[in-house]
Amino acid sequence: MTWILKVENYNLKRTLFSGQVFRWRRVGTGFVGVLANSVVRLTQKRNGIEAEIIHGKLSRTALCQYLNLNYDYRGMLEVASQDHNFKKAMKSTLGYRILRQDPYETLITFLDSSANTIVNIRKVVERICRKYGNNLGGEYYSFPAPEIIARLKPADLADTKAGFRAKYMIEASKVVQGENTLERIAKLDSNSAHRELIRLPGVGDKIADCILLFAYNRYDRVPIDTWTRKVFCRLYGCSVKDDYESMQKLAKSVHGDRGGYVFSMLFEAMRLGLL
DNA sequence: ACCCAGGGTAACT
DNA sequence: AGTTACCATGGG
Repeated sequence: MTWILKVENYNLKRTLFSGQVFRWRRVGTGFVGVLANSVVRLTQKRNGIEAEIIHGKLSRTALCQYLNLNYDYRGMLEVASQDHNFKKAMKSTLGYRILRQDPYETLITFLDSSANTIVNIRKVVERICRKYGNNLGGEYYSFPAPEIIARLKPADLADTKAGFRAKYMIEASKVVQGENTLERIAKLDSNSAHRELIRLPGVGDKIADCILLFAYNRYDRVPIDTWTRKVFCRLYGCSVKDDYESMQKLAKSVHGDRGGYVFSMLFEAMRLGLL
């Protein structure tokens, strides 16, 4: 099954190897990844994206939702460009998109992100899937369900090298398994959802906002990490001592309900040394 | 032998 | 309420 998804300003490489998602691999001229129980190959074309389902079933609708193709990217760029800092960053990050990922997978991978590097996060997540996910043919494995991780002991994750994060993944999985915690959070407004998410073990302000941004597509909150802090201090004149929620307000005052998307692009530009 | 990495938590002032 | 050591691992 092969589709052509027509879209402009969608840079697959920038998107799939950014700090929002950790499971895509470069294979030949394209990229291969796992969505639920499907394996998908995406290839950059001039007029959009070529998508080939190489294992399992996946609807075109589900793929378009994952790629977040309905988002008015052009409109966001137009408004955000009024900020000269963004306009400068846009030169190097145009085509970076925010995906719409599975909430549980996003929760676990960002628990793994704390005090970690992107390169290492990718390795650990892959080891977890290889050990506890289902084989989908070749080297590809599904992301394990909450019920699988919830019944593990930290020692079971030792060989994934998750380190001190292992207990957070297990404890958080225990909370969200069975009961539809993550679906319930989807119905809340962003601030309430944030309050609920930080109740999960190992989830603080920053990881909660990453989940809101990358899984629930709430752009009215901004994950404030070391890089975003650098962006704020260097370009928007704030102090490194400013607390989390006050920086949240600053972000909102500059970019309103688009802040999550906008500062994500500024984050990428800063991270890649292009700002 | 240090230091830091898309942090969070508990135990301190 | 604000600061700090610690968490486990890899890489500079």
